[in-house]
Amino acid sequence: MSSTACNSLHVETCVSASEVQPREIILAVRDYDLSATLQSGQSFRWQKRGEEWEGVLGARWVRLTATPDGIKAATAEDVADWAWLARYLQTEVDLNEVLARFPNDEPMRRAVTCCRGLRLLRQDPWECLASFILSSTKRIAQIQQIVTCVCQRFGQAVAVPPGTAQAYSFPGPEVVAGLSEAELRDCKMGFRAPYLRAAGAAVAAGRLDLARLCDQGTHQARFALSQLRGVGPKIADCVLLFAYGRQDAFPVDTWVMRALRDLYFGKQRVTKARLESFVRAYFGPYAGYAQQYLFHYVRTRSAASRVAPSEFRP
DNA sequence: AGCCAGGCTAAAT
DNA sequence: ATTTAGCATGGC
Repeated sequence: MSSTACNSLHVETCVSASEVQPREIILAVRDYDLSATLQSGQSFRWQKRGEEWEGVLGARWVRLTATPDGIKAATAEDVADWAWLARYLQTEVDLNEVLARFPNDEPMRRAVTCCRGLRLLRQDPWECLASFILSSTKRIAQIQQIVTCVCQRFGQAVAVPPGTAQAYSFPGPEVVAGLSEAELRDCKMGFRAPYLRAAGAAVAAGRLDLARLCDQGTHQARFALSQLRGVGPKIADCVLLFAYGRQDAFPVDTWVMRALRDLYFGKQRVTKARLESFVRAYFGPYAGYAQQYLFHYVRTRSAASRVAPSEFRP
């Protein structure tokens, strides 16, 4: 599944620090809004430094920069095969094909105009599952803080270029399973601590086989994820969409709920069943993608309208 | 000060 | 079968 070229050539590791150079590549891609994508509440691992984004994928530190030719990537160590990064960023996806299949209505046209270049990532299932267990009734900024704390305390330090801030991997399920609830609560995750710990235990013990969800139907995979305490329909759909690329997963959080109600139901209350049948029938073969555009659209609009009034306070 | 945040669980209608 | 309180924490 993960085609990471692990140990192609282990050259002698007696390299002096001055010889260590970031390895770079440019992934050619058009219509890719890197900032919107990394900030749109899919992953919580990216730090903005100037015009660049620093993060950790698996055990690799990565720095990403948007360039006219595509996305420039730098790593701390030699990379023989960049497939892992192209897969994460989904640079092979033809965005125009996706956007052309959205419903041709006014709200979606506005969302596309607003967010063109927004992409869906393809994340590691465990990290995605764990992150979204931590996400319930939290703002994105707070989820980032919690995830950062979990990685710093319980992840492993990864190699970074000289002069770069230390970075840490996301702790595996067996590590999380071995932590106490108190250790986890110290990262400010509150009532989510026992949920995260139990999820780590379930995955580590093989009671939940994340790799096998690839071979299962979306409905069956959603059921398997929902067996975990703290994982309901919304979080399960986030994992199915962001880690497994299931376009028939359509996470409905408070933002998307408001958007659907306001834009398609005349701002009136809707039952869950009615909403689900509408979503299934209406948003087409890239429903998951459409959901992300709606989410980012209403969220950025709301942020813009909330900034102005504070300037007028006495 | 009160409300809300990429919700879910368990209890009460 | 649906609706509602409680849950930790922090920002506005």
